[in-house]
Amino acid sequence: MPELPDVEIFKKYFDATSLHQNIREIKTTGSRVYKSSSKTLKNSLEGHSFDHTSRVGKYLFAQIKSNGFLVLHFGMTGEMKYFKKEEEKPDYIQLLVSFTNGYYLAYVNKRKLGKIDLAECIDDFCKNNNIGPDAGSVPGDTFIEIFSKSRAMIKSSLMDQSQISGLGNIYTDEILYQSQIHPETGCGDLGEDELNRIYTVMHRVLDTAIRNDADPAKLPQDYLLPNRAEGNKCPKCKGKIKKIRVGGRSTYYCESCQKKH
DNA sequence: AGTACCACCTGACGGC
DNA sequence: TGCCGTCAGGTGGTAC
Repeated sequence: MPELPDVEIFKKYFDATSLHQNIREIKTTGSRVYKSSSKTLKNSLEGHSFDHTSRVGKYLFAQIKSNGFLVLHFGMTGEMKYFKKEEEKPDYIQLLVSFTNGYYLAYVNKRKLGKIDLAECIDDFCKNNNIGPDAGSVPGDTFIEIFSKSRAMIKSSLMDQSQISGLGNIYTDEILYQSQIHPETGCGDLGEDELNRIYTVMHRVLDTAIRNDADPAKLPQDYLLPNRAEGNKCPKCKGKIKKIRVGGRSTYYCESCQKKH
């Protein structure tokens, strides 16, 4: 699930539930999601509390009071759940934080494609992990510079987290749909006006998604997402929605709104 | 150096 | 019903 808007919703959820509470205990599983050892996680977290959170792209950073950051990445199937009663406990928990108030915060990840790590500094973490500027806050001129240099297809390039971070498969499709640009267009074939259009649309789509709790079902009906299935009608022009593969990912677009160059 | 592709996990769904 | 192949909103390593 999680792309930038989803992680932003997780951040709000984290802020509303888990800040400023004493951490009693950390429980880990032997899963591959850990980049830091179980012992290090316990030492860094137990007896401390979370102060505030930050997000860069699809990464959530929870600041541990005077002790660096807990870093969460959600992969395809990650989420968080705050709960108290045993019967509310979700399956597939990879990290369980118990607070002294009797509540728990669970990092849940069915497919285990996510990541749990610790970091001293957000900037260094991003540098070391090749995470580009956040798609929601990258300045326009930086955006233009990055994508006019790329020689990949625009869809692959938008999804490349080292260029800008936060966009995944479905929001990239949405952005290109609303920008009326074919996903296989080479970045080099895009003019500055088209890159500007993508930039503007990107902000509008991300803001709209966040305002709607990152729930595709709540998006406006003229968005691609509620209509994202092969053979459906384009909500704008009644053309046909087509499915292709771009960079190994399923890609949906309108064959009449999004013409190739 | 920059791009492309597959492996990594697990579950859901559709076809036979 | 049951088995099998395919697909899923991500990314790291590796091969061009």
